[in-house]
Amino acid sequence: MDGRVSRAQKLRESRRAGVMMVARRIFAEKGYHATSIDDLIEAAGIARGTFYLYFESKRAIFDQLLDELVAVLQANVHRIDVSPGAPPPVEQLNAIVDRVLGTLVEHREIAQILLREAVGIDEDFDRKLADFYGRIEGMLERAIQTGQGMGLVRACDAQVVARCILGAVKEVVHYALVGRDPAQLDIRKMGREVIAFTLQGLFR
Amino acid sequence: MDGRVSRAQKLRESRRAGVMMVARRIFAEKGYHATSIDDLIEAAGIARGTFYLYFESKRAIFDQLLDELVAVLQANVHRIDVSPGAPPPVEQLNAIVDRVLGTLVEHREIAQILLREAVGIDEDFDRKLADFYGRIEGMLERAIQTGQGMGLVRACDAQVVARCILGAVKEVVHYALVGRDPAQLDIRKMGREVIAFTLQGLFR
Amino acid sequence: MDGRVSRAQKLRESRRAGVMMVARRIFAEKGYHATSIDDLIEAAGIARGTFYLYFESKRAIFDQLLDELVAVLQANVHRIDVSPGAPPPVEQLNAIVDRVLGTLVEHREIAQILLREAVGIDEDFDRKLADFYGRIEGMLERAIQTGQGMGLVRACDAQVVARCILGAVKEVVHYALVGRDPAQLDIRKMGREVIAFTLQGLFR
Amino acid sequence: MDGRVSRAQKLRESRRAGVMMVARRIFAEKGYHATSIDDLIEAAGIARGTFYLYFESKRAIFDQLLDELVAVLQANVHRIDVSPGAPPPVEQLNAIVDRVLGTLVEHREIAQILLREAVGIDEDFDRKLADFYGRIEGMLERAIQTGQGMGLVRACDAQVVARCILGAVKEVVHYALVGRDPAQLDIRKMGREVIAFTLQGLFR
DNA sequence: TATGAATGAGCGTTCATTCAT
DNA sequence: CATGAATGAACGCTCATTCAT
Repeated sequence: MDGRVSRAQKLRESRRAGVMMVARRIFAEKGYHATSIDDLIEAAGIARGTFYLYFESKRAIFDQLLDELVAVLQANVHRIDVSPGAPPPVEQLNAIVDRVLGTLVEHREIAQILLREAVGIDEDFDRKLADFYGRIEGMLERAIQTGQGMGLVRACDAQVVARCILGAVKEVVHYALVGRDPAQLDIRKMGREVIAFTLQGLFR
Repeated sequence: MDGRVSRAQKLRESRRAGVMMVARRIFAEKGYHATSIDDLIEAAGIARGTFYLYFESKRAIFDQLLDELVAVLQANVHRIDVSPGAPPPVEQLNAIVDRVLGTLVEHREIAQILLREAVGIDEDFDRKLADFYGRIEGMLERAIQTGQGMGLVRACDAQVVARCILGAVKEVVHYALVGRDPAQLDIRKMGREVIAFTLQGLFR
Repeated sequence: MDGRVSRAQKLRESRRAGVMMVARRIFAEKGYHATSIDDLIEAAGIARGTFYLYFESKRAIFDQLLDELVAVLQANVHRIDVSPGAPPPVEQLNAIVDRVLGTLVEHREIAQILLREAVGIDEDFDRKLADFYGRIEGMLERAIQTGQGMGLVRACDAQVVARCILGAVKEVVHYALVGRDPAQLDIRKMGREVIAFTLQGLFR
Repeated sequence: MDGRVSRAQKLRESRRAGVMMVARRIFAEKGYHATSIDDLIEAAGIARGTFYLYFESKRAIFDQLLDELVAVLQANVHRIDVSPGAPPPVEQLNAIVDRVLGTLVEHREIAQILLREAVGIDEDFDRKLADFYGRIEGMLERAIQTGQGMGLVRACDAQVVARCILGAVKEVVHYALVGRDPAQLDIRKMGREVIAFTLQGLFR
């Protein structure tokens, strides 16, 4: 019986995943408001009612899409390890930026959603988004403070600077994702530029 | 007769401005999509038809709100003057950042709209927004290249770095504007931090 | 004092007439529903409120325009005189058709209104229109019966045939009036054709 | 599976037809402009959204109602056959008028719409209506010319006379349809009168 | 008298969600 | 579980009419 339930659940999950895959694309293409349930079910090839069998609401599937990205990002981005014997913090920062960029480009559709619909869906969503970025900002802030403690980073308001870095990355990624062929982008080079800017600023 | 026309026009303009003031607040609070004509007319204390006496459509008033900020920004932000005898470029850059921050905080509601509704109102609006940020980016890019020509700025991809700066400023401003008491913010200090980060990066 | 009132009344009447002249044109061009108060006051060069000073409502001015035509037609179309010594009835019928066509072409705008908006404005208007055509039909019917009494007209259902004649004239006039240069129309010839058809039918 | 699809489609079609039946009545009673979506859905006993499930717009259902009648008429009215051995043209003309009257009385509501809303819905509709009557007029004109070629019909302006016949029929039908009990009308007799008038005119 | 800003009932349409089959 | 017909609240917008100046 477990086996049967499991198989049924797997089927259910695979269907669900299929709809989400499609929704990811449509939401990324058209944005939250411009995407209708009709768009989703037509693209997914399912009936209206079936959609509501798998998702509570339009809002719910969008939410889950975001959760997905958050999960993906959290799985790929690690905190900087400052224990003795760990790689130098700078290298770790480089790695973080590289990984973040890579992850976002890999999941470009979902990332576009995140960067497009900055806010305005509803209060819950706004809070959620603010939380998400707040956590990233917190990570960056702590990294900066760690760097300061190690004498690597100059004295500055870690919170403001963390926000600057977050904003810089968001803007660069946004540009890279919107309507551009990912094959033509040199993500690596872009990452290096961002890192160089972040560490050295403009001055020579 | 001139006097009468002028007075009537002034009255009209002041009423118009009143509705726009209210709309500014509501749009900033709820975002474009979540704001209904009902919200606007109720807050402005006018009838449905009266709204359409002053504005062609919901979209139109939103547009005009944005144009307002763009106009204010363009009046306050000047290109960097590299002619001999002009103030040093760095100082001019500082002034630009200071002025931009000041202007945005002064027009916080409208700025919030600009930073909130990243995209998704409609294609025209998206294009308009992209144009707006594109022009800013272009200005930054040219400033960077000028700095490079003068030997002040290190070799880098001016476009990517321009985007970084734009993103950094947007993020910091966004944070500063959303639900925070402007009196408690040290805009000046914030500006300095952004400038320092922009010029020197993190490293000491 | 009478003199002053009279002058004021004359002014009032001439203004009124001016608006009606304009309204005649606009209603004829666009039809009742497609014509807005805005269209009327813009064309007449008066203010919104002024319009309501002269006319109770949009419906009212349209009504009065129709009354105008009815009056004009009634002034030009006379009953057939069958008293001894009168011109032969056939000649009188010819004259009636000629005069009707002439009157309608002369007042083409108002006639267009009458022929365009067959019905559908509201119940009162429908009744009024039905009355108007009913009276004409009655006149035709009596003329036919008179002709029958004189042995000129064959046995037939005078009411149905009266309706046929009315319809024939309406259709021909409608065609003649809509979007055609009156100078290029041979109204006289058209009238003769209608009369010949009415009297002799198709057969040779 | 075919059976199920067919049954579902039949159900859909019958519901659609139900709404159209109701709409036919309401439009005939009140006219296009005076009929609101509310009137239609209340009379049909369906919800607002349901209406738009079956019809694209208010305009669309009106259009389809008209197309219905045009289709019915075209199925019943044939061109006059002048080949040797065909029934005499006069008999064919008689048959045409009889059929047209019968069809219109049978579809009285839809016919009322056609005869009521002479023009004024919108430009597209006006054109459509003009086309419709233009085609009928063309048919009549050609019939007259054929009759002239055969020496049956007297010399006349075929176009003007065709218009007369069309107008006569329209007027008689309009009268017969509006607010009258069809059982009390002797359609056959009415047709004969129209035909007699058309062929012989008034004169004995 | 003349004005035109203000009104608000009413419109046609959309679309996320429900539920009987 | 899957369907898709049905729902109805909500929307942006229009326009004939009113009324304070």
